[in-house]
Amino acid sequence: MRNIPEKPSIDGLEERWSARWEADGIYRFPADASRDDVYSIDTPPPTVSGSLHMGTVFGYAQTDAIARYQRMKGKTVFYPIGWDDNGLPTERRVQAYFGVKCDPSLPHEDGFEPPARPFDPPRPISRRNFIELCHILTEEDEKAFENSFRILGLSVDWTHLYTTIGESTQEISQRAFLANLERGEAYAQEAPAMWDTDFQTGVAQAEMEDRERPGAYHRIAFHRQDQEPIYIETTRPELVCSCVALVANPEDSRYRDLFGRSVSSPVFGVEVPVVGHHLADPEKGSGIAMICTFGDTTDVTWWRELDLETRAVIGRDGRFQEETPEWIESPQGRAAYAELAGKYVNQARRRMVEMLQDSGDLEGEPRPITHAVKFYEKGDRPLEIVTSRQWYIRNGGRDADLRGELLARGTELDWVPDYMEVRYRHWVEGLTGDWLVSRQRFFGVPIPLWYRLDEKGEPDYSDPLTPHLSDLPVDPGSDVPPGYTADQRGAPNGFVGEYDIFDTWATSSLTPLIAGRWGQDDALFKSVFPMDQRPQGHEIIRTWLFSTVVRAHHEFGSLPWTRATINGWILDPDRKKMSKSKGNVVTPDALFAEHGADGVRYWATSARPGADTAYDEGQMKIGRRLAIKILNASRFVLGLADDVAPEAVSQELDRAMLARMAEVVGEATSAFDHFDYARALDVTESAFWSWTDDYVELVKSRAYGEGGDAASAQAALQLSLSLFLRLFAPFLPYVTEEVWSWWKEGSVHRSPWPEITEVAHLTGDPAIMDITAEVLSQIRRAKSDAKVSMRNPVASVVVADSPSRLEAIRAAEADLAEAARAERIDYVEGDFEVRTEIAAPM
RNA sequence: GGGCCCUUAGCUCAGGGGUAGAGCGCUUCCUUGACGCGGAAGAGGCCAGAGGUUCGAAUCCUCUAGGGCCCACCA
Repeated sequence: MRNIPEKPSIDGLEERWSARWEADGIYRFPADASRDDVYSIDTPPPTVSGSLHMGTVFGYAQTDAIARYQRMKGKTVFYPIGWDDNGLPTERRVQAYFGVKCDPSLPHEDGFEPPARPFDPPRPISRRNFIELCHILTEEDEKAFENSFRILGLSVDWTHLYTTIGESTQEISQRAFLANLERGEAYAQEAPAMWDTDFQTGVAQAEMEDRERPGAYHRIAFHRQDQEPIYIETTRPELVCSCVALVANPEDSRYRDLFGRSVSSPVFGVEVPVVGHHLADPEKGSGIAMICTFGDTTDVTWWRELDLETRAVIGRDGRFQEETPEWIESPQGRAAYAELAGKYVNQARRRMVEMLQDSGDLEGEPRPITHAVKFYEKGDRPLEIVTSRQWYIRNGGRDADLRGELLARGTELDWVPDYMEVRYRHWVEGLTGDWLVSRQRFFGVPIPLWYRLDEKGEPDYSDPLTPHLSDLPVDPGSDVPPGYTADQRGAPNGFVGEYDIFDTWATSSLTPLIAGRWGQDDALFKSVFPMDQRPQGHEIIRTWLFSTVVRAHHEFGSLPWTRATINGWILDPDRKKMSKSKGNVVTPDALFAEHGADGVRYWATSARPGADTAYDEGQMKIGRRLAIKILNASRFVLGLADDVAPEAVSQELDRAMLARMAEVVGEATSAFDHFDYARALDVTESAFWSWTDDYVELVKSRAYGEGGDAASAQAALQLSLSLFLRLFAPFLPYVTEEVWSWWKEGSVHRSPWPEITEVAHLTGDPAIMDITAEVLSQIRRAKSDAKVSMRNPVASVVVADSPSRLEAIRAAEADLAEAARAERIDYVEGDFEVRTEIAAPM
């Protein structure tokens, strides 16, 4: 009747059961769910470039354990998944793979076929064609990712798969932005912004990082009217030509008499004012600094607050502009600038230093230092500050009220672990400007706007043309705004499309809306939003988490989810975040093959929520061993007898064991309710090993029917096995499902989470279990010391202990004697001691 | 420069006012009637350091030192 394999194995369970789960649709989200019954998870869409990273496996396995627990608790779990295929990494791969480059001004080419080999030289194609190629290239990776996730055993609903470049996503992204625009939360501005000269795009504050770079202080003389030198120190001497003022602290007596006067710049002879500002630090350098437009973000602050001129010299390509600026008037100055024109920053710096040395305005040698320089996190060259027209979404960076509201959202959110909230708070408190969402790139969601052209063909940016919502998604590079015809593109009194696209985060910030099909499936959205859980890594609190909060706050006046669970990182043996560049790349698929998906999941779910964790294959081996043990122990229990009614449990030891089981169920449930899946696993695992080592050994003979109450032991074993399988199911979905299938109908993953009430009426004094196990352990020790087999008979055992404990042992005497192979057990009162007299070997 | 987390057995980590815990590794033994992808037993630690609070501190507080991370206007 039970179909138990002769030699059970955990190999091959992944393919078999993942296919079965999909065929049976056991993780499918029903169309008619009501919000109260739903547990919804805003799963991170992993970036699909290259192979699945172990860090991803780590975090997703943890979330999956929680999802499975909630499902077994009776929740209707909404567990969608997406692929983040939108953005620069894909764009770069497509360019190289097909030999194309995107020219958004080109019209869409119908029937464009991807080339068999890359075009050489690269062929320009329209943005829409380019995006089609991105789809083609990412499709393969997405298949591989999906397969890995299925093997890992994620209980996601694959019918709710989305991609961040997909049409439905673009529609939502554009519609959400148009709503922001209409409410005034989105705006465009011509302003200095951080700019990557390689990628030639603006960059948001959240995407910048500091890197330590060698630099040098150059002590440079400006000159007063009386030719007296005023020394400034700068790491960027090449920007002397864009200097608009010198600045010192108003309290600084050394420079007080200079305020309001002007000095002339070396080499160029441009007169600039000397101004005072509290941000000027008397301790830094010579206490007086040159303000350039723009060398760093402090320059922008000074420029804005002191209302200074704009003298930009570095172009979007990172080179000094060709034409000599009009503010350099002297012939020598203009000649000097010609030396810099067209040069990149580093070349210009070297030439400028030479010119300063020649003119005698560089005092001493440059003094080498190491300083932090801002980089785009994906870039290789320091960011420059370039004035450009960019789109922004208000995020509280320039508005104290909004900032306060967003800080309140951070407090409202339930953080697991709770100390992660400070990262959010510090980020929001430290914002210096609104969120720059436009990118001068191609592979992303287009900003859905056009601009009117006047009679001279000049665009009017003040009043953009917007699409009909029913036409979304649109590509303004190839689609035409309402009321216009295609031939009016670029013509006087016609229109021009917005070239920019949204930053990846501008779309990723909408994942709860995308997964919930906001505005596309109202019933679904209503049943899942706001979501219950956002799982993610701590390094993207400032980006993904914060931006999602901003969008939900603007659109719904609520949080996007009630709880954020923050997972840690995988650290390599050097205690650094594990990264592909380190070389020791292990693909998850290889680990699944070696340790089983259950083994890998065991490692991931052993880690505390939020804790950075060492990459440890040893831990996976332990998980694999546990899975095998479950298989074998189950085979033993289920091979003993057919189902025995729970009421058959009568023996004290059996009741004691079930009392311990009730405690385990309580502790594991409580741990899960606090999102501490690791503790739930730990509690269950320890109990399981005691169960096999002690309880199973104690009752084995009786359960075989070799004396005593066999039915009681069999019923207790079956009851406890049922509990263990369900307690382990969120962690080890394959082995538990396999065993469940030998025995029960349906999936263990759709069966109810264990309740204490299942065994509460069958429990006894748990101390009997503990004390009996303790005595058995002492007898084993004696055998081990005597270097004899555990099956070696024992002539006599004398247990000394307190009367109450002796009574407990007596309650299990028959089982204990049988397990110990003891002919007799005697009892004396006293301090705990077990005297064992080993019999001669048989 | 500011902040957060961490520091417990050789290793990976639990514990979080009342006699130091697990697994791995190591040592010894067992030869298999659920399990050699086994089983039993053992050795191994001033809980980073210094002060304080307390009858009592690995645990709470302060400082110090290491490690990691986040942030910062980088002249």
